[in-house]
Amino acid sequence: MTKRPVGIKDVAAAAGVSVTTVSHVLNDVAYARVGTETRERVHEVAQRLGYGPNRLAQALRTQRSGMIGFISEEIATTPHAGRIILGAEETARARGYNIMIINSTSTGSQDSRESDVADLLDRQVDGILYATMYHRKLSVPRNLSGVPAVLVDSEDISNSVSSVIPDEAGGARLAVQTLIDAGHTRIGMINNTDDVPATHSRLKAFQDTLADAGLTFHEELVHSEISEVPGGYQAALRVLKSPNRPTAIFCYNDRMAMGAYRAAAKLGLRIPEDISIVGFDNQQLIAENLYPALTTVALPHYEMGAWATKNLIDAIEGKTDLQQFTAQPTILPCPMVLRESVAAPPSNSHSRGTDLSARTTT
Amino acid sequence: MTKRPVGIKDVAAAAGVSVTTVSHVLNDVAYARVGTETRERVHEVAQRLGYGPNRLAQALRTQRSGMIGFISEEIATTPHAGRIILGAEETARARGYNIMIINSTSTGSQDSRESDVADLLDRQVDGILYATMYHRKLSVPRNLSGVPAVLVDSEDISNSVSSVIPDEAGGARLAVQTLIDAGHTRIGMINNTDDVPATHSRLKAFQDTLADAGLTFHEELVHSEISEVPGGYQAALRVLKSPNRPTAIFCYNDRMAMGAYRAAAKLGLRIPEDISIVGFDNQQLIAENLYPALTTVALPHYEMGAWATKNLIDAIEGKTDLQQFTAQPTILPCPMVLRESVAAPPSNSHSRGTDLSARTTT
DNA sequence: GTGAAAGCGCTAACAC
DNA sequence: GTGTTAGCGCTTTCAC
Repeated sequence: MTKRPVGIKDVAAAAGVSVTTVSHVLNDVAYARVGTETRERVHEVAQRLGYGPNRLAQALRTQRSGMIGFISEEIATTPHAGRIILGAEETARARGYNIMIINSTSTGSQDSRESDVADLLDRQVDGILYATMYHRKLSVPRNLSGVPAVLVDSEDISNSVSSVIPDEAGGARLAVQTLIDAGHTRIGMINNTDDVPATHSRLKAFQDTLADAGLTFHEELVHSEISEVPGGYQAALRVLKSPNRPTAIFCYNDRMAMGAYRAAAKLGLRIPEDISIVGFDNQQLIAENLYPALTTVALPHYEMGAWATKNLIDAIEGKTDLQQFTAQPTILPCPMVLRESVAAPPSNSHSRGTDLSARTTT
Repeated sequence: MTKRPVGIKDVAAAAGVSVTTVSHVLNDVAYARVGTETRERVHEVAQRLGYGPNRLAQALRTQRSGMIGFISEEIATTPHAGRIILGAEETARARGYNIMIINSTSTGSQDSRESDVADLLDRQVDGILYATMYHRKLSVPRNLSGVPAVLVDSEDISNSVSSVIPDEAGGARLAVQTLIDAGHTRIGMINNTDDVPATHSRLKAFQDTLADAGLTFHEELVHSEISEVPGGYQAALRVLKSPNRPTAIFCYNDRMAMGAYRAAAKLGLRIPEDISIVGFDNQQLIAENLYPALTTVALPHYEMGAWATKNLIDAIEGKTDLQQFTAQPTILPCPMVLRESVAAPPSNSHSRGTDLSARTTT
């Protein structure tokens, strides 16, 4: 059936050497002195026989499996998971590691989460990546300590395990600044109602950026709703109907921005001529396909996956101490991605805006 | 560091029995006769010591790793991958298996794809799942034969490995029938230009369903474009501008449907009052959030992942022979998901349509 | 330069 | 009922 019971000793026999020699040359052991001619012969034979090392046996012997456990909640519901996994997988594979995946429901009990970790530990993974699909604080399973581990897109509540998160504030500042740079002076925001870090830091960044630019923050121009399309629609409707309506809106995420598009359409407002919109998340499916395409800020999912994996492996291999990252999360930048939804404010607005881009499209 | 060097022999020592006994009770070996009292003691001690089996050692000994390799192309680009992975992971875990993931680029060479398989084989996976993100035919890496394997969402060109695919035709029939049932008699279609199975089978199903209902197929009412939003927009514009325009459009996928929504808006046509739209794929982000929400047909990604895994494991455990599925792919149904984009045709249309739902919204 | 042999943690004959 | 032991495929110490 599986025609691969060719082991190191088959190679040894065929090459007329001992298993030790085979092991030495195949692993390029530094201190081993093996004749060049023997080396070549071993390689040639191994190749010809189609030898492949049994990584399990190696692992048992060396106490290093070369496997990284990846616990992720809600793998399926967002495309974000894919980006994190990809970042992790590519980084791991480049260094000879493989990723073992476990899906954990966010509704799972503490017990079930511990047993997810135990599963992985039984498999002898060298380290664990623990990923969430949106940035938040959580208390990690107890049995995670003692193993090299890094949290992706979340922070440990007790700061005992290293983690990597997006620069929410920086991204938000970029978004708001983009609006300011386009000439907007009266800017609204539609925010999330959940009590997660992003809600607070994006709002604060919004205020700070306004302040830094000498613009006033109008409380009545920020409305919060559930961070989905309908919520975005409702909130946007409210800000757009406010007495002195803003010329631009900063949206908590792309889905809410999608709702804002609909609100604008409903009110007969053109984007970006009458109202500029900027989102957050860079969900391709939405951002690229909305009309006009949405200017938004990207979350560094791939990069977080890659960073986490690189540092996890460095720690496993003793090149680095994960402890150094434990005190506070590592923060990765959220780049701006410019598309079509931002323009200068309409020239007849109450702003000091210039009328440079009074292009009419309909 | 890792405080878990507690093995079977530690348990044996602490319980005052031999390792055999421990192994027997922990694995519930059928033929082993062990005293009830001993059993309890062993369990208790194992528990107390926090014993966890070393799955690597077990695997080495039993020649069964309990790991399933999952090769997927483009893990990150579509949410579909997540659903397949989830179906596979949940099914596997329920049976004591874990999933090892490898991302393979669809642009990769035959060689690189063979080495993806080799990687997994070195890891001693018990079987391999090979998934693509859209349904198509491919030639599998040569070294995949000889290992239990199943293709997910694709077919082997030489029909030598079992596979599971969506019922494209059935889904398309459902979609078209939904339109017919709503009273439409003049129906257009916007199709994909790629030469993939779905393109042909969805078109054929479209024609067949029309024929079965005694409706005529109008060649000029089907237009093809690249299967993305802009393509959908262009194609829909063309069908909607045709002399005697249809009252409903069947779209190749949800993205094209999104384009069709824009085309309708551009032309001042209301959905579903003036024109009914049905999509394909059930991409939540789009289908649920478009306004009005899109009626579409779902692709059974989760189910395919689950089916593939169940049957792979059955084969691994000798409960089933995968050979039986090899001659032709197993086909899983694509259920209809009804939302808001279909209504009866406008009463003033040339159809025999009733005017039951002449609700005006705008 | 090369090889013999121990042992990673476990299972499963087989012996008692 | 319970214990002894060989060996899964490999790495590595040590001897030659």
